[in-house]
Amino acid sequence: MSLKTDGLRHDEEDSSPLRRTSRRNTTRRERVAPNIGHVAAAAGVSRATVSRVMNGSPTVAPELAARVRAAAEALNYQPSRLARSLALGRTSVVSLIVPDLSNPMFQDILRGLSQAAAAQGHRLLVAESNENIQEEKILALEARRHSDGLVLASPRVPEEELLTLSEQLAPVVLLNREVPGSNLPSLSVDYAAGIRAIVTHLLSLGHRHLVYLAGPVASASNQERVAALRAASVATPGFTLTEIPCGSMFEDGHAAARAVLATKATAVVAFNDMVAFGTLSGLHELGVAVPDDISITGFDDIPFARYTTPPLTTASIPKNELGKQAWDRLWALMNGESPGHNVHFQPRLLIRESTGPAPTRHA
Amino acid sequence: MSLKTDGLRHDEEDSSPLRRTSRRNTTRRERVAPNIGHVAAAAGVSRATVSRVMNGSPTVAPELAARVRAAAEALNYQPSRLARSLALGRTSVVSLIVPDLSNPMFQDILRGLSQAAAAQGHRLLVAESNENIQEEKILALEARRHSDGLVLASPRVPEEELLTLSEQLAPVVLLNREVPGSNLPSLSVDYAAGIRAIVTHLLSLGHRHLVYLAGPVASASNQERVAALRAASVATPGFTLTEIPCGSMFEDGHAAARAVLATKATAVVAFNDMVAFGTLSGLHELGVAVPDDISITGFDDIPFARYTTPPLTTASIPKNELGKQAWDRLWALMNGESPGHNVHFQPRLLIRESTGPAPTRHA
DNA sequence: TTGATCGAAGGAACCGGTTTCCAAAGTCTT
DNA sequence: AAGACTTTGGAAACCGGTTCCTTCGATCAA
Repeated sequence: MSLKTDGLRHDEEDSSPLRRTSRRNTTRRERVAPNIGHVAAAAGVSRATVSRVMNGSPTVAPELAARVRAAAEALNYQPSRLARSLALGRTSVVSLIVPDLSNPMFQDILRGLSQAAAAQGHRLLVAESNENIQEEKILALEARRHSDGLVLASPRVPEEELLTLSEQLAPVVLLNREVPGSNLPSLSVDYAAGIRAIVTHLLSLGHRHLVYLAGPVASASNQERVAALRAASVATPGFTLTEIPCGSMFEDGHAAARAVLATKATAVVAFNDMVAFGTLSGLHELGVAVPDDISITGFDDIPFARYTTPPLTTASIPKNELGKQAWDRLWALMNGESPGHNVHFQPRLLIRESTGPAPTRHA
Repeated sequence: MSLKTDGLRHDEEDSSPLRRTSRRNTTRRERVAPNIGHVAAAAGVSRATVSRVMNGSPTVAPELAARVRAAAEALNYQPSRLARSLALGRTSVVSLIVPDLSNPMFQDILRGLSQAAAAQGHRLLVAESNENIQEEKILALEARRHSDGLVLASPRVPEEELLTLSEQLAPVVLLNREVPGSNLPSLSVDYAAGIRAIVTHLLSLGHRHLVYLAGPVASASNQERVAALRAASVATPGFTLTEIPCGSMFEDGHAAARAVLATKATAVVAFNDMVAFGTLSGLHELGVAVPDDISITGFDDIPFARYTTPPLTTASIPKNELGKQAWDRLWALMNGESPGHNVHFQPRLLIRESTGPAPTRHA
């Protein structure tokens, strides 16, 4: 067996995978991950051959391949992901950027994406933008450079900027927003349709005065909801709509409970389930009965919506499916294929027990 | 200005950052990220100098540095993370492995870790092991090779195997379990103490018959809870403990509601908050009043625990803090420092409204 | 004026893989 | 047995950075 010394230019006196820990600490030697050169030397072949064997190239003789595999096994050799990525120009990692990790909505998307990506040997990098527009852009660029693709749930960044960025971010899939002038693939939810379904439901129960607990003003999906609500209020005679600035979190809804009562409305349309929960809880503390005194609806159908008391009437969106479809589209893009048409998911109205007939008022 | 051609061995006729898209597609050229060679050529310096400037080395003359920066700016140059990582031997990414991403407990840890890591310029890779022991090990190794360190919430892998793996996984921080014989840093929760607090609370309310809705049997933290409960039942005269195999998820608790009633116990100690919610909801559907007919406790204090009806009595554990501390320890390890002593977080009993006096039974 | 010292910047090795290109060896044909 | 074709596997370029080592020129002390 002829021992080659490729890749061992450093310590030629010693072919075992040992190396100085760092340039500073020259006293102690410790075992370090063996590299392709060590395996090649051990098997008596070139590094090229080791690479071929590790990647299952059919052009290497079976008995040689076996010898290489044995050597790799003996040394417990694992190819460096980094070096491999650099050479191949691909990392097998994709990134997800969400505004708020504490929102169960994004958690479910994260999960769906993670599982779909994992099924095809890809890992998921997660970053939270904390609703900060400036940071969101930098974060997106940064994350993109760590990975092969991006799923971007970025409701706040203005369209023009997104368009400018998109070249550097590609391949990218947008969540929950579309950029009209562009051909950026996006998966979104038809919030307007969901709101219309909710309003129709409430109207049929006799409600005529609705409060909308608004989400973040810059949020695209909030704007969509507001528009749908206003359109409905204009189209329906005798329909009163009150808007209260609120937020997207639990605490926001909780804090809004008194304001809701003050409006004398008979039903609350909350920005999302989290806000609805907060309001539910706040109203409960104030001794208000739901749905007898007031009805409440949410949006998203996060897992807990079924289990509150009373269970929450809400518009369900297929969060896992969103994650999965995001992966499918990203995967297509990464392979240079067309991502297919944008999907506009239709929310499904789930009528539970937080909505009931409008109470009859003594005027 | 002398134009060097370092890094441009490929297309020497053209110094602009253009390159063939791939080896197969030779017809179309498209703009590609410029590399350090392009910047060096544009600024008329060596690649080494560009590197120094990009990393803020003080040994570069100010006017030269300015020229390099201008060139980088003009080309919109961004150093390749990959190449940088390979050269530096560090990725600025850490991995988190959790058994179940749908558990809010882990979501909060994820969030805490992500934020702490981000604050020091690191990104987070997330992987879900789906409670599969074999996959958990492979996943951990895989994830580790993508990153500089690992936070491992892996309750099921046997201790010996974990010990064997630990060398390859280091630096690693364990969550929610300790491996006695090793010096693996770990952050855990004193589940026994939490259980004792819960039991004491229930006993003081007059409860004498408790059902424990057990979590996954292989789970280390479940074993700790069981042990604490049994110890309490042995130590307290007239204390009856019934154990029901259950699980860790919502649905598990929901399904167990009937079984709970059948035991005639006056209080339920659920494995965690999710299970408690499920049970709460199941009992509600069966027309059982909580806490009047039966008391329920959870564990973890996930965000929703405050907002259920009735709000859940539970043992609170500092999930964000767990994530943050995990980062601190990992960071210490990654810098070759000592991670400090293992921390055993003490749960805090939060008495809410899901527990009340034991009902007086007519025997 | 000369020798020593110091700072700045370039050359080249290196991180650890992949892949092209090519030479050598082996097989088949006539 | 010679020429043509097919495997097989090695050498070396390449991915895109970082950094050690060296050189060159300027400054400073003698």
